[in-house]
Formats: sequence, C-alpha cells, structure tokens
Amino acid sequence: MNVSVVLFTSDLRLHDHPPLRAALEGAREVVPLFVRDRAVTGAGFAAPNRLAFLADCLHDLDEGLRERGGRLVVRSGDVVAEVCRVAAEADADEVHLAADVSAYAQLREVRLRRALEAEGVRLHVHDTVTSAVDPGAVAPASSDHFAVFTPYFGHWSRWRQRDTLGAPRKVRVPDGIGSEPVPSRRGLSGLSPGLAAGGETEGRKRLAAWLRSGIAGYEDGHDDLFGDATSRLSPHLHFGTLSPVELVHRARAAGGPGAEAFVRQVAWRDFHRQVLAARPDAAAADYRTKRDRWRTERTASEDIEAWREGRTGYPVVDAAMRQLRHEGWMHNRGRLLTASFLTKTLYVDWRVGARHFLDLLVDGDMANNQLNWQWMAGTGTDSRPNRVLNPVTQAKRYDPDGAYVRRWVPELAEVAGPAVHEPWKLPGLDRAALDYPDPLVDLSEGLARFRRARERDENRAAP
DNA sequence: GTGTATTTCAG
DNA sequence: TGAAATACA
Repeated sequence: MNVSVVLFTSDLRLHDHPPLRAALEGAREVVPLFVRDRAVTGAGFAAPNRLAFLADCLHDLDEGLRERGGRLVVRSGDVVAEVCRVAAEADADEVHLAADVSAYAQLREVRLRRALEAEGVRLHVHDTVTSAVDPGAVAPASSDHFAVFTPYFGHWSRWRQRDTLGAPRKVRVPDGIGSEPVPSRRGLSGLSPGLAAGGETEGRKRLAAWLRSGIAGYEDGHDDLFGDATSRLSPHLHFGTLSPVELVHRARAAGGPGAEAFVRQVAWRDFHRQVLAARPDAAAADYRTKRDRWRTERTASEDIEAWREGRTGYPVVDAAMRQLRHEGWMHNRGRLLTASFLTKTLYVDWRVGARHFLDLLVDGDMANNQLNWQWMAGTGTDSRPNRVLNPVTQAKRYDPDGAYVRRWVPELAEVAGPAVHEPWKLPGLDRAALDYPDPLVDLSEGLARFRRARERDENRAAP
C-alpha cells in the first residue's frame, strides 16, 4: 500500500481523527482532500455564515497539515468525481471517510463506494468520527432507532467510548497533486457581524476555556438567555473541528453536575443523528405527521417576514431573532421559543422556520435543526405534540430582568426591568414614545387557531 | 423462543 | 398519548 486519500467532510480536524489515523498507518503517503461540492455550497443552499466558518476551518486544517510536512488539497465539483480523479492522480488504493447521517451523506457514501470499486480502489468508512455513539450502535428491541430520548440516553451513557487519538506528528503528501487555493472569507457577503471564528485551533481553545471555567456553571445557567452560560461549541461539533468522543471524555473527566448536564446535550445531538440516519427523509417530511395544513409563504408572508426580522411585537421573540441575524447563532432557549411562536402561535409550516435557521445558523445542522424544529412543531419525537410555549411566561422565566431583550431590541432599551416583556401594558405616553410594533397576534387567538387547525387536520380522512 | 398485555414515564 | 421495558402467556 502506497497512497491513501482521506476525504474530509464534517470532520475538519487533526486530533482524534480515525480516518486519518488509519490512512497514515496503512500507507506511505496520504492525500488530505476537501471537495467543495456544488450540491452543498452552490446557489440555493449558500449560507454565507457557514461558508465563512468553513473557510476558517479549511485554512486552519491546511496550516496544521503544513506544520506536519503536508498540506490540504482542495478541489471543486461533484464530490464523487473529484475523489475518483484525485485517487487516480495519486495512484491511491484506498480512500478513508467518516460516516455521516444525512441523506446527502448516505448517498455520497453509496456513490463513492460504487465508483471507487469500479476503479479497484477500496473505500473505508469510519465510525465514531462525527458521533460519539454511532447510529445503530444502540437500538431498542423492536426498531432500528430510538424515538424517545430517555431510554436512548440510558443506553448511550452505558456505551463504552473508544479512547481518543492524538494528532499525527507527520503527514507525507505525494508531490504533484494540484490544489485550488484554500477558500477564504474574502468576497463573502451577507455575513453576520458577530459571527464566531472557525477552525480546530480556535475550537480547542474554546473547549479548554469551557472545561476550565464554563462547564461548572452549566447546569444552573444554561437556560438563562442573558447570562448565556452555554458552551458555544455547536459550530465546532457541526464542522468536526472538535471530536464528540473527545468532548465526552474530557467533559466527564471535568466531573460535577455541570459536566453531566453538558454531556446530556451531546447525547441529544447523537439522538437526533440516529433518528435522521434511520429516517433521512425527516429532514423535509414529518417524522409523525399530524396532517397539518400549515400556513406557508403563500398564505402568511407578512407574519413570516415579521418573525424573520424580529418585529412580531413579542420582545423576547424579536430579541432572539435579532441575535440570530447578528451572530449567526441563537441561544437554545431562544430557538425553542421562536420555533414555538412560528409553528404553534402563527401556525406556520416548520420547514419555513427550519430553512431560515439553516440560512443563518453557523451551526446549522440537518439532524439537530430539522428534528428540533419537528419536535417543537409536534411532528417529531415529542410525546406532547400540542405543547405551546407562551413567549411572555418564557421571557419572565428565562430573562427575569429583561436584560436579554434590552441587549437585542434597542427600541426597548429604556424600559426598565421585566416590564420590557409586555410593552403593550405600559402607560399610553410611554408606549407611544417607543418605536416598537404592537403584538402581531393575540396569544389566546393564536392558541385557539392552533387547536382548531390541529383538530380539523387530524380528523381529516386519509387521502 | 415469540407474541401480546401491562406498566411506567416522558425536554 | 405512545414508546419502551417488563411481565406474562
């Protein structure tokens, strides 16, 4: 065995990388390859925030490889065609790849295997790269995946994680394999001004800081919107600049109730991944349909636009939507309450919301994003599909002083204390002085509409 | 063993 | 309400 190709996808790191390790052990030289697949980065799915974060990741990966005597090879085009081309150029006999769960990733694996085998090249697909516990590693007796988190978490917790792998010391890349320039942030427009920086170096720095001084306060603080005691590691998990296996090991080593609560969130990520792996269509179709006849772009465009822009007249909803636009990120509590508002209060199709989140979120992820949206819409794995989060109750609970709202809704910056959550209750003059809209809908009217709609749609005869 | 009833508990 | 584990036939 002389040369292996390592195809990097959502695993843009050198530490704890089983495909890279296997390639280095089996071959004298390795081609670390990233393909900008037009199916992912092309028009229609161009999410500038993620393209910028991706550019950081690729730049850092290239640098890390150069420090080890290698470099990153970047190509553009169809991922299968490019892998075959590079394998032929390098005269490689093996290709290594991390397993992944989306329909796109599953099809990519099948297509790659077929195309490479026709060329006499073996494809090795590696587990425990993009998940801590792989889809199918644990399953209930009567199904290929869990549909309820709690029993899943029991099995997940008992699963023995493999040991983590160090980064390689040396990577030899064959001469003469051409590469495009590593993409950069320059030229990207429409970026969120407060967008986080990407890359493995940055991710490891954040992880170290989080374990040192963040994780201990996680259990108590994770739901507080303003305090934001969350790890902000989600984009690093999405792009694989951090290994979920390493994350679980190191969080457990940190110990304490904060670590436990944090590890539970990593398990939620794996939970959604094993649902999507078994049901890849759930990225676009109801996991369990409620036969909803949602309002859509066609029938509710003004409501949808007000939601997207953060001018629904419900301050906490608007604050969260503006945080999303400004940072390319939103606090998880905000994600739940804005999703409830769009799907339950406005009765708008969850796909409209999921799509907007994917357009902006730097951690926008098929499994987590789509299945959390379905969870909140009541078409997913939630056992109480008709639950509605009241934005005022949520605001008072998770932003008790109103600081989060004042931070993101400057029109309300002068309103002191929790009164900021209900500007419609302010005395007439004070309220008139604010350049802030009246509530888009009455909450109880929204709730009544939702209940009527669910009853109507659920009772409709099957087509 | 296999299929079915029961119980438990859920972001 | 419904999924999963357990009890039971």
